[in-house]
Amino acid sequence: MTKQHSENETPAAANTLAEALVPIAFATMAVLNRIGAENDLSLTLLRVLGILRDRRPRMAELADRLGLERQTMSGLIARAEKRGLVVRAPNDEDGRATDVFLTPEGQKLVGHLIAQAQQALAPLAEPLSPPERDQLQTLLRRMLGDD
Amino acid sequence: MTKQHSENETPAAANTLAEALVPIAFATMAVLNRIGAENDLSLTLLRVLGILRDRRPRMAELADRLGLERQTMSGLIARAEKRGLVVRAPNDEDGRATDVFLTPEGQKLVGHLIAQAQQALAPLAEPLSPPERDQLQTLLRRMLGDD
DNA sequence: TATTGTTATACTCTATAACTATA
DNA sequence: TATAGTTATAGAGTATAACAATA
Repeated sequence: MTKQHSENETPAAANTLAEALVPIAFATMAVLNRIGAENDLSLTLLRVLGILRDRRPRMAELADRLGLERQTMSGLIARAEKRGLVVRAPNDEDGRATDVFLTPEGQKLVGHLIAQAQQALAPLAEPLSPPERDQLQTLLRRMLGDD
Repeated sequence: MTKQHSENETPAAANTLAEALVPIAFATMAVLNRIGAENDLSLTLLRVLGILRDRRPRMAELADRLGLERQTMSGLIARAEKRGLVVRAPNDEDGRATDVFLTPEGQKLVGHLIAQAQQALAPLAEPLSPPERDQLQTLLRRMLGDD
């Protein structure tokens, strides 16, 4: 019954980690979504550009990372390419594969997006004191296996 | 340059709270998205059902809460209603307004979804010790203003 | 034969615009 | 006149299915 901490509370209260994590995740997505919309980018394309910031993956690798089908990536990247944000080029080693990477314009855009995201997400942590923010950041990084 | 904590790291490292929060948010969304897909629900509809769990809002209130236009809600709710998950009924006090609420079937589904989400999200916290999880949960709740 | 990627098709999500009904 | 909601329309995102090219 997932009542590990206390016994008297309403079902809607954040008693489990999931119940605290989900609203924060939605709030984070709302911010990213707004930044995306301001730049005419879907959340998915925003994420693609973030991945391409320091990588030159194949189509299939991109699709896997995002949990999408390859045909979906084809459409997504085709639209991004038409807008001049990314380029496709045949892979040197495998004649079947296609690499994707940012254009200079795409790189510039990603830089702006990251700055905007950092600025827009910072207020989320406002209720926390500076040491608490560090603590939170450490815990989140450990969750990611980032240690 | 957002280098508040240390000086020697790659640009991709999680130096700011945002850079730790965003991947966790995407990971959380991926889990919710999978659970939604398994139940033939979009992330948005999943969220709508979660809100309806303990509320009977008007269409406009739902749209505001999700950051969507009212026409978008009309379509979303129309499809959910056709599937027997929710019902629309005229508001008692305002003849223009329409209330939305879960059917018994919708209520049952939401119960399953919440159980699935808790179970599927729990592993995310696996790298943390039990006291660290409590700490994280506390910090996230404080971020939400849930104190 | 298996894998990489694309095209064709269909449905959901979303917004802009135009409309009806009630306040 | 302003607000609540819907319908019409169009574009992006997504998946299933069928296909071409390469391994």
